[in-house]
Amino acid sequence: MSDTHLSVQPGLPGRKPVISREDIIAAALKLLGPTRSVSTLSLREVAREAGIAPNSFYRHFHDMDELTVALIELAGQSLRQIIGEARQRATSEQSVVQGCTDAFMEQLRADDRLLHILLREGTVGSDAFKQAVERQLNFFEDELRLDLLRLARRKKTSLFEPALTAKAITRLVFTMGATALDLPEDRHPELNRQIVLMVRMIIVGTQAMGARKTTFA
Amino acid sequence: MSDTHLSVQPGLPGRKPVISREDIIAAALKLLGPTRSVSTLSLREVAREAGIAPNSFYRHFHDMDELTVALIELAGQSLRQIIGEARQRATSEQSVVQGCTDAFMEQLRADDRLLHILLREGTVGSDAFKQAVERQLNFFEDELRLDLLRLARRKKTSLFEPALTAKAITRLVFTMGATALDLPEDRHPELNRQIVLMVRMIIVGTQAMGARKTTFA
DNA sequence: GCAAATAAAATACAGTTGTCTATACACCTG
DNA sequence: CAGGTGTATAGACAACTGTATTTTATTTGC
Repeated sequence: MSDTHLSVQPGLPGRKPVISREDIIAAALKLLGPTRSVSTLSLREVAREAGIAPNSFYRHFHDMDELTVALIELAGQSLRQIIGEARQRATSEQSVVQGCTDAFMEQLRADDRLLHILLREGTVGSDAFKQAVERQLNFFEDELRLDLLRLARRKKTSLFEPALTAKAITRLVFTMGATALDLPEDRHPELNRQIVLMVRMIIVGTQAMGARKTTFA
Repeated sequence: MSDTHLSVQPGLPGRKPVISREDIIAAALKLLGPTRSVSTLSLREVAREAGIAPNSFYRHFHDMDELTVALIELAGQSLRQIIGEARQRATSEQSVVQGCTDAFMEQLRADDRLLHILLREGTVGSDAFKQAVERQLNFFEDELRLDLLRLARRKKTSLFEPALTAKAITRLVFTMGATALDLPEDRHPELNRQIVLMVRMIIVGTQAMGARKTTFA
């Protein structure tokens, strides 16, 4: 599916596209910001920013919704990749969680826009948006779950419902990250400390609940 | 400030208002739903729903933004009141947290719209919206913090940074609540269970971190 | 009853939006 | 070179938006 970007197919007649799907995505990204969400972008505005006629937009995306979903997936993928790299670097260090959290916040500061998308469009907009965001978040949760299991095996501790723990951490970090995007630079360290401590609370809690085998349901 | 609703001033000449500020708020609420956020409402649409001319809107609100802030505050207030009642009922029961969480989810199911506002407009829209939502969330956090302190005193346990704990719980519950709004009815019990367990993780964690006095910074 | 005051509505305007239709452009193959 | 093909643009349309100006309605105090 979605093989729209076949730019240099050899024997293809017709005029060459002057603009690519990625160019439109880039144009949309340029328009986003702390007070502009994808849902407030208009087709014409994106086309204007990309330097094409409004109608040319339809050659690349059927809808603005399709653009939005593409943006969501792009945001999820690039963010996961960055955090993945941080994870590999962090395996030898003290805390995997600390490393990932720092990487997350770091990326958050480096490029708001991708993160904005993931954090915002999940709560507003059509069901398709929400499902797309949910899918990306599930990826994060799954990778974090495996990390937690590795961590528990290494530290010889048990975990209470690893999947649920991963979900709690992911959602909490994302939510707190969203609030960080609207904060001045100088308050970021304080927020970073808060997030790390929150995550620690959850981990300490899940370990304690995993140790004593009482039912918590 | 904002003494706009002085309806029955005795000796005031002029035509009586046929519609009140509250009527407009009610009309806006009627338009909201799982796929409509306040930011997508237009002035004309609200006026149409309220049965007034577009321009008459300005008699009651200077802006759509002003309406939105009013909606945010209304949502926060009514929700806090409901949870406050649940809190008083829950003091004699087993778990205060369980009671509040249940009340939260119950209210969430009873009237989506108020909650939707608080959950959504905080992540999209102008800084004024975010500040308004933040203010409401801080109220929740503060009340929860006091609850946690009461709980700790009663159970003779200590807490690690009660304010931070309250913040973590509040944000997590709100975020999870947001996802619940887009879920079919039959999956609500499962999600309810997840939320309660997440909150328990945090509480167990903060208690453990409060008990052993090692530095977690 | 009349003037003043206030509220609501009517009308209008310029701007933007999504999308339709038709047209011009660039490119490859023969 | 012509012919076809896919791409991009031009122009236009109706619908909608926020708001300015003007007009009408309704109530009060004199």
